[in-house]
Amino acid sequence: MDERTERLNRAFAALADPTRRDLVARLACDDATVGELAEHYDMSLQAVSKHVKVLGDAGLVTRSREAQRRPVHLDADVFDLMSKWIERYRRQAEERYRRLDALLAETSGDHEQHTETEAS
Amino acid sequence: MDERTERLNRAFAALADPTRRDLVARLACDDATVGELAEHYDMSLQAVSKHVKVLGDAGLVTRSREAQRRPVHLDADVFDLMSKWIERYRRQAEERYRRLDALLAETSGDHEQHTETEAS
DNA sequence: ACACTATTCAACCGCAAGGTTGACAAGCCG
DNA sequence: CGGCTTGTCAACCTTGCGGTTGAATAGTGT
Repeated sequence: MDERTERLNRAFAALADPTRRDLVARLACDDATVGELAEHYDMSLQAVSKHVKVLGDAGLVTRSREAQRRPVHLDADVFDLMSKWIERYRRQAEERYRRLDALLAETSGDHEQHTETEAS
Repeated sequence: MDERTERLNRAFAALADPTRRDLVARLACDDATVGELAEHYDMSLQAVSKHVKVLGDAGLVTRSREAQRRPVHLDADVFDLMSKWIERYRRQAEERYRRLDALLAETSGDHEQHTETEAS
C-alpha cells in the first residue's frame, strides 16, 4: 500500500473521532497545550494526550517546545490531501447524477423522481 | 451529540478504510452490484456487502433495485458536508500560518524557518 | 412449485481503538 | 538538590471493527 494511501487512512481515521475533530476545531483558533485542551473534556489528561498523538501521527498537527510546554498546532497540509480526495469523488458523483438526470428527462417525459432510494 | 456530528462521524469513519475508499473510487465510474464489486477484492462477498452497508449508513451511497440486483451508487451530498468541514479548518490553519509568518518577518529580520517541528 | 441467483443475517474470532489508573521522564524554579 | 508542573509510557479492560463461514431470504425464470 503506497504512502499516500496510508496517510489518507490515518487522516480519515483520525477525524472519525468527534473528540479529535473538536480538538482540531479548538486548535484552529489557537495553539494550545495538552493540559489546556484537556480541561474542556470529561476524560483524563492521558486520554487527550493519546488523541493528540493520533492527530500528530496523521500529520494533522505538529508539536513545538517552549519551556516545559509542548504546544500543539494545526498543520494544513494533510487537510489539503483529504480535501482533494473528497472533491474528486464529489464532483464525479454530481457529474454522473446530472447525466442520469438528463438521460431520464430525454427518454421519458413524465418521470417523477429518480431519488426513490431506500436510505435505510 | 447532534445529527450533523454523527453524520460526520460515520462519513469519516467509513472513508478511513482503504477498501471502502476503493469502493467509492469504483462507484465513481459506474454503479455496480455487490457481486461485481466483490470480484476485485481478495475477501468474501459478505465482507464486501458489509462494507457497502457501512457506506450506506454513512450516506455516501444508496441502493436501488432492478430485478434481483441491488446496484450501489454514489451519493454526493455527504461528500459536500465533509468537504465543507475540512475546507473550513484547512483555511483557518493556513490563515494562522500566514499570520505567524508575517509576525516572524516583522519582529526578527533574519529568522531561518518556523517549521522546526518534530514530526516524530 | 422449483431451482437458481444475488444478497443479507447470524454467530463467531482476533485485534486494534478508546478509555482507565499508576508510575515515570523532562524542564523549570525556589 | 528538592519539588512542582507538564506530559508521556505501560499495563490493563471493554468495545467495536474487519474478517470468516454457514444458513436464511428475496426475486427470477421455467
